[in-house]
Amino acid sequence: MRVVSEPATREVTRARIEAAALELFAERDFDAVTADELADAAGISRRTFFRHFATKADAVWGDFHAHVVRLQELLAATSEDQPVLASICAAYVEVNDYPGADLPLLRERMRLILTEPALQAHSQVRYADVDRVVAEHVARRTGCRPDSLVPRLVALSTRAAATTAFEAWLAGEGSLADDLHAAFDQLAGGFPTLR
Amino acid sequence: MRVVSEPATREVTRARIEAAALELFAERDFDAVTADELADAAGISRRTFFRHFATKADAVWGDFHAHVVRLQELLAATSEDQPVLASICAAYVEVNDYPGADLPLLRERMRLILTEPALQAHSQVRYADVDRVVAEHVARRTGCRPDSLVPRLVALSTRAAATTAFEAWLAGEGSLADDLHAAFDQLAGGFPTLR
DNA sequence: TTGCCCGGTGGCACTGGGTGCCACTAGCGT
DNA sequence: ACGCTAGTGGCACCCAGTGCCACCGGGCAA
Repeated sequence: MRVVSEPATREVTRARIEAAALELFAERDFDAVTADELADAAGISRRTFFRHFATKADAVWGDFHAHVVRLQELLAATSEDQPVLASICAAYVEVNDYPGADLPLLRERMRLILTEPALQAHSQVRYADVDRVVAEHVARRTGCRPDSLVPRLVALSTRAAATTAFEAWLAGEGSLADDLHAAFDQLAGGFPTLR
Repeated sequence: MRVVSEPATREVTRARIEAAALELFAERDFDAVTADELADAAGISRRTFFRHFATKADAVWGDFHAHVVRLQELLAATSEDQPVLASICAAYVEVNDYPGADLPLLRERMRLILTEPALQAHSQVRYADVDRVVAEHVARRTGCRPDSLVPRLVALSTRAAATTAFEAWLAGEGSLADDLHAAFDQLAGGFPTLR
């Protein structure tokens, strides 16, 4: 058993880079932190950094692909009785149900993604996967093609609801689940407060 | 009056760069075209290219800021009697009402923006301005703050509707106005086809 | 033990986007 | 003729990201 240094498996190194990235980006703007500094802070070389994350932005996102897969599984397991929008809302709530200890990290991650222009831009590419998964779910439920108007519109507007919920959650003090439900309720009701 | 070369005002050079960019990006992937090639094709130097457009992506967007300003003016001029969603839909239709001769160009532009990952990412930053303008309009109409949930949700989901309409328009043969109305109708009705 | 394989690593050179700086030129009013 | 200004080109520079190669460690078979 080692004492001084860990076995340094792939996961451990990845996690160390993520932690270092979140910390540095909390101090300075995304663009003001170079990949060299990121690598130094994680105790690795610049070249190794780019072996673990394809871009600087990816270091903020963690294993987002796993979330997309989980969302897909949740949607696939929904009951036919449940309204489509409700099933999507429930899946979004479920996939964003973090243990309380992880919330500060999630807050910082989302703050960066929603406010730093470079990360905001990058997010579009990551969210495209989410949109595809949701559109496929809607297409399955409605019997039309995944690239037709209704599935695409439901996918994009539910993601808009989720994004808005994250904005509200960041600005306020409530729970993310409440904000998600509030946004989805507005959407499903055709915005009842607008007369 | 010159015969050989035009006066080369700022606008003329800008337009020439835009045309060259659209042409080159139609032939090859966005990433496969270097700024040097873009500059060469426009008959200017690389350095001058970046004086007219801050990034390669901006060359595709033309004068998008003018569109945002126009959208803002249209929204400011809407009647209080009109439902909020309808006013936004009308403004989107109006601002995207191009003369028929410009439609091929618009198609190519939107195809690039919606399919090329780098441009898709960049679009998020440009659309943030649109979202701000729409959210302010909704806030004015509803009397709440522009960064609260409903204005933000309406802004983001109407933009989702517009984006979906563009996707449908690109895929099909109909008119953009029809696709916009179809998407906004779904949204305003709370997705009636989903039971 | 020796030799081999293999995953993770670091170094290095290179491409390409984007910027700061400086020098040049054409037009234009005085 | 003078200076002013906007637009330009060239150059050096920073930084993200990539391809290539060399190295190192641990497991594994002979």
